[in-house]
Amino acid sequence: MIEKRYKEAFERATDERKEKILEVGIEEFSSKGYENANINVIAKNAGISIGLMYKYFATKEDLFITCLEHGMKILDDALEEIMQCDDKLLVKTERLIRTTCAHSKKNANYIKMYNEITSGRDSDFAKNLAGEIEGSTSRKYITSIAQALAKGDVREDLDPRMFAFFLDNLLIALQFSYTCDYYKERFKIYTGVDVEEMNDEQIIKQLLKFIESAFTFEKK
Amino acid sequence: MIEKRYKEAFERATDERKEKILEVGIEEFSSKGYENANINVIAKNAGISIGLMYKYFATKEDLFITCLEHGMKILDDALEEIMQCDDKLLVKTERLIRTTCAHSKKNANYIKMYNEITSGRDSDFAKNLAGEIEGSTSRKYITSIAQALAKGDVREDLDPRMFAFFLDNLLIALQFSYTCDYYKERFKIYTGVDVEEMNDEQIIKQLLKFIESAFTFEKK
Amino acid sequence: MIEKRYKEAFERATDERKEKILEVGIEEFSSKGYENANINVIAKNAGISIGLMYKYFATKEDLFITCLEHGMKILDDALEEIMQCDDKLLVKTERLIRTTCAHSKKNANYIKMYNEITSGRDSDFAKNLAGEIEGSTSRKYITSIAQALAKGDVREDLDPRMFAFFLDNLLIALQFSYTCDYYKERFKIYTGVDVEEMNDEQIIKQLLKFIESAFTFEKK
Amino acid sequence: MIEKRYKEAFERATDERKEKILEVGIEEFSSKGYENANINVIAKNAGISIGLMYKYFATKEDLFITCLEHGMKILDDALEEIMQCDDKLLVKTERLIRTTCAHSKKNANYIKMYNEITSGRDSDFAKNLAGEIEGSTSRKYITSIAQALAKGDVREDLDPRMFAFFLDNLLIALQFSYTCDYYKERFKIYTGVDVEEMNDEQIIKQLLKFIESAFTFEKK
DNA sequence: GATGAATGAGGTTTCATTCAT
DNA sequence: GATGAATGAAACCTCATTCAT
Repeated sequence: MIEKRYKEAFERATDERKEKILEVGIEEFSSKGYENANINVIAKNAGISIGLMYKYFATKEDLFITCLEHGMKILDDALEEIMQCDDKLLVKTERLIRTTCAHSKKNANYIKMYNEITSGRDSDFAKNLAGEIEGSTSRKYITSIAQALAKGDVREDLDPRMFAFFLDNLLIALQFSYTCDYYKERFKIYTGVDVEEMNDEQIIKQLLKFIESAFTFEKK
Repeated sequence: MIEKRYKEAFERATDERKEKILEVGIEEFSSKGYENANINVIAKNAGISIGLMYKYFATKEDLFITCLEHGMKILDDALEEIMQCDDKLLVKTERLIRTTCAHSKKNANYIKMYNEITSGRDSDFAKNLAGEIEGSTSRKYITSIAQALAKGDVREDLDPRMFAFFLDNLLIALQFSYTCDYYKERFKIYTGVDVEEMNDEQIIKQLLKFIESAFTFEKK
Repeated sequence: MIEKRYKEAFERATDERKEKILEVGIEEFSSKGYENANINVIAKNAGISIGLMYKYFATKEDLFITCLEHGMKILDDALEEIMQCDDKLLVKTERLIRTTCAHSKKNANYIKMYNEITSGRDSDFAKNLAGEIEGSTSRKYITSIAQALAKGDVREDLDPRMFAFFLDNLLIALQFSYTCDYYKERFKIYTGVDVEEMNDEQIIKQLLKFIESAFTFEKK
Repeated sequence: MIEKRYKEAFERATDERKEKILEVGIEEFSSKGYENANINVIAKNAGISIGLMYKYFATKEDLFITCLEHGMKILDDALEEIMQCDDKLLVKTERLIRTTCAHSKKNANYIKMYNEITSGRDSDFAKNLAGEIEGSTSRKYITSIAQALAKGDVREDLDPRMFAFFLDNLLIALQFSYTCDYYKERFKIYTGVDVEEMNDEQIIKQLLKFIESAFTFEKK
């Protein structure tokens, strides 16, 4: 479904090389941002010539997208696992938050790239990316909430799509707070504690509390 | 507290000119992003020479920050008004959401600039900005929640700072969804409706419901 | 007499392959010009590897020359047939013009390549090419005119070499006008009609009239 | 009528600088051809920075066109002078040929650039250029011939536009033979003499004879 | 014979910033 | 205060050619 943004030559490269290029690319893009990232540097750090880089990717943008999708896939796979099981929504949610915390730490660079794309750049580009990236995640959330609604596990008057949206907003903000400099500082300003020194469990507990209430609240 | 990033010459300029420069700058930065914005173009569109521009601002970054703060101030003033009154937290919250929607539409460019700074750029830069921008907002939120907690208007077991954080996360995501291309598309993917065609009241109602529950929920 | 510009390996290739390479090369060179033609693309379109291409031709220039000569040979063969017969000069000339029109349409790409070489490139290169290409044609023209002069078929005071030169100038210009974009437009500007929509006979008639007069004019 | 291809900044430059840039540009383009010409070299030789070069011309192509038009203007002005007078067509023609010879020697580089544009490059580009360049020349020729026709100075059965076309073909070929390496060598092959060592008068005499006959011939 | 992965020099273009006037 | 001409480093991308297999 996602259009590939690499050339066939890239497919033919060894796994080791492919991995190296993406790793180096993600490092460069996530640390410097799209505009300031330098393809020549990526090629050099990946141990290949710039000419070969362009045999693999037609443009800087294509390389960026490919790096991005590589990261997104990893995040999406983790999500897939959580959402597939049969647990109740609140259990799923807890695991979701927990996984989000864990992954954000491990895959900080992917999150940074994701943050990068949400700003700047032209409109059409943004739209295409949003479709590619948010599509599968949103479906999973919406389905889970709709199922819970059918089972009576959540309050009757909630709109599944809208609540899925709010839920993801909270999770995205959490991801950024774990990884992106600006959001990290913001986290500290709000909570008074550096995110790296805070006990994950406390965040998880509070956020879960927040979401749980929203889902199951009943007017007295 | 906020270090000014313009030179004294800028202060001496006429209000009209100051306004024009910031307006044009905000337009350029928000539409093209920081890296792709062109300071020579801003000068030309503002009707001054590039030389004078550098008499006013030492670097591109300084101009950007000054534009940013100009926008932030407007947003902050609106917030100030809402938060100062004596209403209950939930009433405040509703007005907060409502104002956020209205302002996002009117001041889309400020929000875009805000989104721009949360990505890319170097660490120290991000930290300083976060401090400048998030400080006053966060204090208002935290204070309001703490007061509500003292009055017994919200559940006893919530952490005011953490909940203020979650609240702001939801509001920021809403702002971006109203203004930034990527988030606009994401909104559509989640809700099925284009944000520009959706009735604000529905968003407000659902989001308020979400937050209200989180604040006042009580275990049965 | 003409130095070959291909390696021995090319001679050993099958006729089919040789033909394909030259055909594809001529297409690429004539449509993009020498500098913008891409030898890697030619190899791919000819169905061989770039490595093999360099087994056949030492450089891009050699491939170009070989393509060029292939085209020239075809044009030259047609000329040979016309000039060999025993007809009077004016009859020959008419057939020459007629053939030129016909061939220009059929072998547009060869003409384009020919046009390409008359510009740019370095001096020695140009000289060698001119010698290779113009030699046999010029001899045929000059001989024919000299014979006509000896027979009294043309005015006594003409210089055979110079008139051959003028004749060929007119024919070359005609060829270009049938094939090269610039000259095609120029033709339209002069005549008011698109060369592709004009009746060949009209051009032939007028040009023949022009040349006939030049050859046979006698002061009253 | 001709769209300018330089920026306003170029107009504001001193005449000395404008002249220098065009002179150096013409030298570079005519000696190396469009593709191989190097803007950096032109800038350096003109004594300005590359950045300023791009303040004057948006692209390499624009610089090229401007150089080209500068050369064309000089040629056109000379033509204008000749064609405006009231002399008979044959007198005009003689002066035309004579001027062409003289100018070709003096302005060899302009002719080379002109030759350069007649090949390669894309179709639309070629068409626009042809319109700009050939338009005024062709009008002058056609008008002069038509007038001569009306006065009975030339044979009745000639088509003014077509004969103007043939006439210009001969003149263009002559120009190229004086200036472009390939055509120079071709001239030598045809006439047996190096164009630079040949007496202009002989060429002029023969060509005039050729054209005169074509114009005034009458069937016996 | 045949492949095609790999190289890297080199060219066009952009734009933040300076400084003489 | 105000101008805007001038700078030049630096980035993306192309493609002829090589060579190990």
